[in-house]
Amino acid sequence: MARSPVQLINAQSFMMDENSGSPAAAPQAAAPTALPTADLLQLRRAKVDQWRARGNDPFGTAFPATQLAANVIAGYEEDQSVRVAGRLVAIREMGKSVFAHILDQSGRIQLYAQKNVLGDEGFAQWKLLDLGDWVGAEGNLFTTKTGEKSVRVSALTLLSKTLRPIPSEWYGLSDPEARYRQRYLDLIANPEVRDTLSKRSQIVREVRRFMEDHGFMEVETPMMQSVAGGAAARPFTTHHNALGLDLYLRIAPELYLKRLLVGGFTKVFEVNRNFRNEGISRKHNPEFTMLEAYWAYADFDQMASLVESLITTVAERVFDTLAVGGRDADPATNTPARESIDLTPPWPRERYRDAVCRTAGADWFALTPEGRRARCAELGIELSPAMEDFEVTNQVFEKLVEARQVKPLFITHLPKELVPLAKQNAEDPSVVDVFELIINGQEISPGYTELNDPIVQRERLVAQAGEETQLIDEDFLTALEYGMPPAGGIGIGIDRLVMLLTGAESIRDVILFPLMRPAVRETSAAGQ
RNA sequence: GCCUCGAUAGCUCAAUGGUAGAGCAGUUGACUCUUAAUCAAUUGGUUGUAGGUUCGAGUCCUACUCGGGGCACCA
Repeated sequence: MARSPVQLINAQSFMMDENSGSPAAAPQAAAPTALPTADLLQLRRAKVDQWRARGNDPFGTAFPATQLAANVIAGYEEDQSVRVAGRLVAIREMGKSVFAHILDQSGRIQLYAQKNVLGDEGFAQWKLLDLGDWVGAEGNLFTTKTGEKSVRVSALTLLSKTLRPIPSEWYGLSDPEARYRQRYLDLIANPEVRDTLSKRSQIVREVRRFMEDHGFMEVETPMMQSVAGGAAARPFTTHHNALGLDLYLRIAPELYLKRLLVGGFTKVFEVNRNFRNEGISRKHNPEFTMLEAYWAYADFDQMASLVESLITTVAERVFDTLAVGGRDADPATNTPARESIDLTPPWPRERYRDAVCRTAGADWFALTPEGRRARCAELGIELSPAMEDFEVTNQVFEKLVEARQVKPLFITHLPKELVPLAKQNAEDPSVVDVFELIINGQEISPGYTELNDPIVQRERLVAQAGEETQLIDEDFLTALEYGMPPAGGIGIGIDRLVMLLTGAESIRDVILFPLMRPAVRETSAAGQ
């Protein structure tokens, strides 16, 4: 809070510099004023004044009863009267007529303005438009000689003047830094980005719908927690002033959702953000969206079937196909083609142990720990000396099984060391009743038969807390002592699911505003 | 945190160590069926920042900033 007034002053003097024009600014102090864009900004501001001088508000208000471009085109009737609005993305002047395209959420539509229809004054307004301006238009539909359904404009309203030039529609905006920092420009310039991110919205909607259709109730549990539990990850810290209380942003909702099972809800789910204080990569963003669901009286096997049904249902509803993530090669952007992934069920289920033997040799578990390390060397798997034996095996799993698995595969019965919160298998206590769903080399979803024994749970949490400096959620353990029904649980990383279904290469392409370091601002004038 | 690649006009990109360029956008003009409109003219740059080498640096060297990819941390 203490910072903002200073920033405001900076912002103001910054703007005044742009306003004051070069002659006045030149003799001023040392400040390396003139931004490269100054001329462009200056011209646009002058146009704002010209609109005002003509009695038009260049930042207008409501433009009611607008229709979406796509709907207008789909419901085309010759000479029908329509009202459309959007951002001007192309202008082609032809002397006494003008063709233009506006872009709205649904797509583009062409406008046609003629001097003999609009009159001198109305037509002259078109000279004061720039690419990027928001405009509303009313007129009648017609089809051009080249067959494009268009609006013959009878009246144009400027809805908002753009002071800055927008990126070229043809060349797009390809600088990744600009794309992620200024996503609004990315959305204007790159239609595939609009498509991917609106697909994300549809996917989340269909996930919710599926869960509700299957009797699950959506709940919202705390994101600020005094003990960050439910996963092994470093949390972010924050602080509540009035309570004088340090809090963590949650790393998982799990422990609260299980409290709800104790409380008697039988099918609950939550779709929301988790926060993990980790490195950023193509597959990791510090805040990410997770679906977690718990189902009383179910086990991991039923949860696997639920996940299979969920993902195939969502894929079919949103994409109308089970062959997902494919892409044609695009020589323009040098993007190679990508095979789509076939999600047709049923998806195979394989025990962790069998998958390791399949790839590292049937004798893997008969080897000594040293023998396993030697085998890893043969297989080209790098190990750190500190790794314990089960971690060595898990390296094999990650590099040879997970990384290479393209089609959906459920890996079941993981060693208990890997999954401390899950329930041990009744016949083989060295493994737990869990699955891990792998698609396209990534873990998409883990599922569990949840541990509901409060005594064992306490032992595990104590052991886990020993390593990390993590506290133990005593209230959660108390809740378990009141009795949690046997239950199955799942988590699905929504960002990664969207990547899978849309064929996105980076998690940043499916998150509207991925975390970035703050940009370094040019502090041209200001009090430094 | 480590390795590696990158940053040139508003956007997309050029430029054997020797005068920083093009297309689009912008500006001015012509054009009433264009759609990457066309035609003519034209503005626009402290080459990410700070040092260094050199007669001379966009180009070579060092550090830093931001970003991409990889590794590590982490499901």
